[in-house]
Amino acid sequence: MAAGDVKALLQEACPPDEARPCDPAFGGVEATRLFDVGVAAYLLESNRSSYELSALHADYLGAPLPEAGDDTPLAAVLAEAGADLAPELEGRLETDGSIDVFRTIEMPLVPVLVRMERVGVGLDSSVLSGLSADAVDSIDALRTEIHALAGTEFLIDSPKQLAEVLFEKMGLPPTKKTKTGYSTDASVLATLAPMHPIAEKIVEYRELTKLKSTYLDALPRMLGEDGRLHTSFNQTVAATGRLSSSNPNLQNIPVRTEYGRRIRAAFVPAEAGDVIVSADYSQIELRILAHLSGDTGLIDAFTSGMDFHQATAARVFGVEPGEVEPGMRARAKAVNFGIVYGQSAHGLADTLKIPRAEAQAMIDRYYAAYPRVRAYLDETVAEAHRSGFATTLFGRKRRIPELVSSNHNLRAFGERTAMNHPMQGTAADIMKLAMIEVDRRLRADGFRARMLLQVHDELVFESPADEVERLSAMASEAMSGVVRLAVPLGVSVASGPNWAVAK
DNA sequence: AGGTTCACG
DNA sequence: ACGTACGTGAACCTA
Repeated sequence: MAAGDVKALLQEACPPDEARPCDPAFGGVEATRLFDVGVAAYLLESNRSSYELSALHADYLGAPLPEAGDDTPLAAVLAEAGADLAPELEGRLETDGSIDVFRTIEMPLVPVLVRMERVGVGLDSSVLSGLSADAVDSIDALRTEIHALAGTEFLIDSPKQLAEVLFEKMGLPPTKKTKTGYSTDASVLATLAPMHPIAEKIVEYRELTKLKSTYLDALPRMLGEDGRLHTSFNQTVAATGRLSSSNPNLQNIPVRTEYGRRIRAAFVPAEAGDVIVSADYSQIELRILAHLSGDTGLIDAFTSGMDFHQATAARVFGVEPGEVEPGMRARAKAVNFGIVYGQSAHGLADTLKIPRAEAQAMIDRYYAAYPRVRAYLDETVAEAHRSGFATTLFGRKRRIPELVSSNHNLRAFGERTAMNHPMQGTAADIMKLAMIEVDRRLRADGFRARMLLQVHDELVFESPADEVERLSAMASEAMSGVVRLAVPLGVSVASGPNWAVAK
């Protein structure tokens, strides 16, 4: 079956109440016979802005999509376009070295995503409406306080008006500029906080209005006829190979603040007695770095079973693991993040609010502790300059045209991309393979549990309570068993009555 | 439509 | 001298 959007086609062909008979894995279309031309083009050029059939037809066949008319219905045009594009794209995938990722990861994943989207996730709207009512009062009070502190009434939601009040009327010092004026983002407000009480109030106001409009009020409006939330998992958006989620985005549900976790608590199982189960990979990107670089220090840090950031702090600051203080661990953690993002002294200094030279010193000590990491990253960047792309462990490519830019900043961005892609992209590959295997076992082993969500390094399920132990063991085993790296793939599983507790 | 901000990994 | 940490999606304001 060749089509521009195989997932949408399967969705339509398999209405929710007929899950079994037309299920692609049960006598329907074999995953190996699926050919989504959009996904094929995505593997060839993950930076494209459009994977629409008309654009692909023009670009890969050198001719515009034929017009539909009286004797050629639109369906016939689309079917023929898919049939014409498939062999062309298949040949290109083979030449490109991307055919294995297509056949073993992306196409088998399609029916898995169809099932997850169709199942949806339960939402307790009463939890959200209660929070929303509270939020209204808090927001009103904060607005009044902010206006009083400013000595004027203005639209706090308008960055332009806010900047005018803070930096012109009140005379506070601007610390950062945007394309259009002075920035009022969270880092700027953090700088202002010691100088004036208004900064903290604005931060609070921002948090509450953000959570209210994006989640509390929006999510209940998006419930389906079955009373559940059905996201779309997009397979051709993120250039690294990650999925994205939209309408609604269920990959950015709050969790970092106490108030945010109350929102997450509204995600519940459909049936009383069922529980939410969450399984996540721990530090998967850094484990991938340990494997790809072969650095023995990094490998030891993961095989020792010690807290990873603590182990890094001990090595970077040259102390015994038991003598690592919380501040040291926090800094080591920031450097670990920096490594995954393509490192730069400036970025690290900005994040840790320390002088650049100090940040550079920490990076130097990091590389001294893990010398093969520097060698690996240097080689990765050099190879990307030679070939024009970066590759994951499973062969997923990302073209990086910025590497040949004459603009220094763009080129530096390309180099960070080259360093980041193998880590973020390999993690995406591993997670996709895990989803395929978990889905297979859920059905083959007669589980009643269902896979609901993927959040990059986490899978969320709902399960009958008496099946939780078996599901936890299966998910953990399937996820950690996807591939054998130089370090074990750590998976932690938790369960509870809602998504906030199941963490 | 584009910019800013902020939610997540 | 230069100046950004990687990847997304949604809400809001402004033009």
